[in-house]
Amino acid sequence: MEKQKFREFLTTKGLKLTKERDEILHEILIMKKHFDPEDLFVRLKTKGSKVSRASVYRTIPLLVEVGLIEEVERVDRHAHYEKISEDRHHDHMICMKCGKVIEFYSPTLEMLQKEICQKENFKGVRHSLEILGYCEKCGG
Amino acid sequence: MEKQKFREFLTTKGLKLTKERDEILHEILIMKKHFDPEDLFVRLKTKGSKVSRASVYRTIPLLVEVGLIEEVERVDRHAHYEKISEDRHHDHMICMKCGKVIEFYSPTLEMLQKEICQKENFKGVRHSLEILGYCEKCGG
DNA sequence: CTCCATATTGCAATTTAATCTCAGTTACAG
DNA sequence: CTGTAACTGAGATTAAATTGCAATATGGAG
Repeated sequence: MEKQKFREFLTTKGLKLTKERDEILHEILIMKKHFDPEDLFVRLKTKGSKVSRASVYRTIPLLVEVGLIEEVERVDRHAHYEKISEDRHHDHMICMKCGKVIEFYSPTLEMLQKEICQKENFKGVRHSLEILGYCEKCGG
Repeated sequence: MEKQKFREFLTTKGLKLTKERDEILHEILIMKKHFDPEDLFVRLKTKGSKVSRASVYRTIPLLVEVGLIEEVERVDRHAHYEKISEDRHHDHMICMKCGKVIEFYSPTLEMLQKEICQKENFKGVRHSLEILGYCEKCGG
């Protein structure tokens, strides 16, 4: 389970599992969608947590390093993150008009990554495909 | 040619082709690789241009809008742009160790975009695939 | 369980990419 | 040419993200 994974990671690195780190991860885990650091901070505050903005910003890179979350996009001037779902990776389609984000998964794409990397002698770890365009509603 | 395209765009929008805008586009056109706004600014300054940082930042969105350049990645906390090559779109492989960027083109990927979009009723305009991993030198 | 070196925290100050303000300047349609 | 709306540079400003530091908490050693 995610919390266990995080705990192990911290121990291995000689870091400590604090109440703050636990609260932050917990909040991310129960969240459904994208979030940005400020989001997360406000959410925690609202719930009565005493976690500081600094701790949120300091914990996020750790969670990225363990592979529990990933940066999915940059809107305006701030980063957005998302919990990495346990089952499978997915990519995004982003509507250039309304900003709607559609998630999709393509097995072909997963295979394609391997193929492309082989050709360039590159050891691919992960990828992110972003398709920009117009959603159904915004026509185009 | 690019400068002509930019000129037409400006005219259509009721904007003006200034010495600064011309210098900025010119510098981008003669550059080979990625650049970030600060890069561009310093480069112009070095060459004796009087262009201000503000003008660089103000011109970039225009060039993105005409389709002459595109944002290709975010390193740390600043955006990187790249001239859109006339011939064909390409994507990037980025080494997580040394930061090396390998460009590649995959016709399969181009077709795949159409397919995926059709399934979701999304009108895809462009995409960007980023594969993160380790280059030949950095092994993995 | 207690001790304590070391990691961590909150707060506020700081950094830094990017944006904005505004008075003076310039492009360009007519 | 001329008028006017767009543009510019310089520096102030914004806001996301980071950092310094004194106080505090964690968790392994004993």
